[in-house]
Amino acid sequence: MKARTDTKEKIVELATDLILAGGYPSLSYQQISSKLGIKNAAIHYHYPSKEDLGVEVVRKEIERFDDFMAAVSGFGQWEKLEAFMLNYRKYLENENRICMIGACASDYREIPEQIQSTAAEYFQIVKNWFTDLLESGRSEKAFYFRGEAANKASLISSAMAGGLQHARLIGNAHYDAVITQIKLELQE
Amino acid sequence: MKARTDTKEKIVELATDLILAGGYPSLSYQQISSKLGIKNAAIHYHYPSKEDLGVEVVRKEIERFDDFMAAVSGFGQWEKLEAFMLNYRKYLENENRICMIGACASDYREIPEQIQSTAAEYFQIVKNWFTDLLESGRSEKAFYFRGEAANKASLISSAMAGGLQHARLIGNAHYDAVITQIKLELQE
DNA sequence: TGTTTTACTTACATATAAGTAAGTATATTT
DNA sequence: AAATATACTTACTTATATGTAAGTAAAACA
Repeated sequence: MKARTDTKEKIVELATDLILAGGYPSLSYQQISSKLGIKNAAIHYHYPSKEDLGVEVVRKEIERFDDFMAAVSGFGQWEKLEAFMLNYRKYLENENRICMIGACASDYREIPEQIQSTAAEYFQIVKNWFTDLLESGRSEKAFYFRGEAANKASLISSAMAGGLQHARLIGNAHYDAVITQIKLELQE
Repeated sequence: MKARTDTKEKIVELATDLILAGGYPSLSYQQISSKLGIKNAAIHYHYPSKEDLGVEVVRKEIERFDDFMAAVSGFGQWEKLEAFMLNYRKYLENENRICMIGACASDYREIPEQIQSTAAEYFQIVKNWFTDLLESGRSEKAFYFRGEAANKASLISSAMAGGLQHARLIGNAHYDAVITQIKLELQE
């Protein structure tokens, strides 16, 4: 078959997985091609440069988060929070993968500008979603916390990303401890 | 001069800096040698393999934290917390470097086993120090928080590491927002 | 049916990485 | 003063990375 394959999608899928596992700098065309049973140049056909592939990976992640936001739009505040936390725990359970934003942030200075800015855009979207959730959750008396919702959103989003990473070092219970504390501190 | 130089110390110093900036995988002997005005093989003389150098870097960081713990042992609870937070902010101010534990955690699957375990050991020391600080701070009514001190320590340490990383994406104010919220939530 | 486009493969170019073996100049030790 | 250890340099090996140019088989199209 030489036309209408799903190779392009598979490349992005695998690249996403590899970035969450080992970071963008460690991602190689060899890893992808050997796992897909294709040649190196086949990837360059779909994504001329590694940067092109990287940008596409992060863009697709933003799309996925757009879908997530739409899917939970009818949920209650606590349900939304739990849904978000569950997604992160799935990364953890998948051989200690981390989140895309954390992966891009920690390798920030080794990734091309376009990926940097796309990752920044992604984080801003997540942080805004969290801020809105906390703000409305507080006004509806679902969540209780002091200070500005934006600051609380900063704290929670960073704690979750950091929690995933630290769980690699000392075990998954660390992530659960972070989540437990976050939830506890949102209760009355 | 062919004996009694401080090249070895300079190598570790520079390697530390480069890991905090770009991560262990992106660290190269070329970067180090060119910046020190020596040849590649000179680094291999002091550190035969990159793994040897990496382990030494993390070990030196543990020593530095030992010194920190000793230096602040006479401080009050809030002073200790502020001192720790100030150290992290210095990383941020130094061209958005991140902390060693976060750097090792995010590149965990790309670093040799010895570095993984040394970094894990380091994080456990930091987390234990934080747990003790929070525990004693609460009993002395300096800090106020709900739940287990270990969980609160998990939350704060991960939020700070994640905060440093996320600040690269959207600016240093993000880190300050995290710190502001952490402090606010430790008050009465 | 013939042409063009799609989706590749083959083969190669270039750069850079870690690491090693052997040589050398200086400093220290005996 | 001679021997030895220290701290390198030179020169090389091997592996792997991104990327490119040219060729090819199958599918889509006109």
